Amino acid sequence: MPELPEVETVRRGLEPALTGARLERVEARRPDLRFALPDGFVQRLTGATVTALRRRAKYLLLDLDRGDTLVSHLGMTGRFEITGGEAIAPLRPGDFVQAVPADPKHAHIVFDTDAGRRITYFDPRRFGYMDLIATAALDAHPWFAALGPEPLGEAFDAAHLGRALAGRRQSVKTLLLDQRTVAGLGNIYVCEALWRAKISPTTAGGDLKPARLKRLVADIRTVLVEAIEAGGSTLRDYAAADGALGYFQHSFAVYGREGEACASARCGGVIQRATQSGRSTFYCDACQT
DNA sequence: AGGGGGACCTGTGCGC
DNA sequence: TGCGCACAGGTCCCCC
Repeated sequence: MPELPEVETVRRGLEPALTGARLERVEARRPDLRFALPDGFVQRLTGATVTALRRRAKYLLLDLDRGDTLVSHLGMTGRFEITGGEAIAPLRPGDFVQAVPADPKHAHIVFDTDAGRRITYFDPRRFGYMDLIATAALDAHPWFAALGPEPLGEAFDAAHLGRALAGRRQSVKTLLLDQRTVAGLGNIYVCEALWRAKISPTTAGGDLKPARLKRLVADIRTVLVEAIEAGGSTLRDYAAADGALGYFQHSFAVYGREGEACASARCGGVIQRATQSGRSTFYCDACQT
C-alpha cells in the first residue's frame, strides 16, 4: 500500500543509513521479486556507494556512484528494515509505536553497508520489484516517461489538473489513480482527498469546474503532507524503514470506515463503500457531490 | 474511451 | 480449532 507518503517515509528512514554508504555486501536470496532481478544485480551493487536517495511517484531511487540507479517499487507489501549499528532515530520521536518484526522467510534482498548496518528488503506478496537503470536514462524509462507531476511539486496545480481532466468522462476517482494524471496517489489518499474536497468519486473528470479543481489540488496536497508528517500509514504489512509504524491510519476519514458516521461537521451522512475499476471506494453520499 | 475482469502472490480477518 | 471465502496499499494486460 505504500502510496506516496509511505514511500517518502521509507526514503527518509533509509537516508541516514544509506546516503554516502558503501554497499560492502549484497545478497539476493531469490532471483526474482515480481520480475526477475537484472543480470549481475549483486555484482553491480557490491562495492558501489549510494550518492543520493530520491523518490519519484511511488518509486525509491538509490543513485550509485557507478552511474546506475537502483529503482525499488514496494508493490503492496514491500518493506525495508534497518538493523545493526546505532539505532536510527525515528522521524518524529514519540510518534511511533513498536513495529511487528517482519517474517524472516520473506527477507529477499540484504544490503550490508560499510558502517555496519544491514538493510533488509521484505516482501511477502512479492508485488514489489527492483531494477538497475542508468541514472541518465531514468526519465526515458517506461516506468517514468509517462508519469504525471509530483503532487507536492510546483508543476501540480489546478491548471495542470484541469488540462489533464478536460473532456474526460472517466470518474475522477479512476483518473486520480492513474499515475499519468498525478504521480503517487493510491486508493487510500484518493478517497481521503475526494472526501476533503467534497467531490463525489463518480464525478466525471471533465465536469469539475475550476473552483473545485483548485480545492481538490489543495486537499490532495494537505492530506499527503499530513500523512508524511505522521510517518505514513500502516495497515497490515507496511512499516517505516526503521521498523516504526506510521500513525496516519488513525486519521482516515473514509477509508475502511464503511457504515460509520461522516466526520464532517453537521453532515449526518454515513460512509459508503462502492467498487470502481475493481477497487473499493469509500465516500460519504451526503456531503460528496 | 471506458469499464470489467483477471493476472501476479501471500496473509489476514471474518463467518460458520 | 479448522475451513472457506472475501479482501488487501499497485500495476499490467486482455477483452468487450
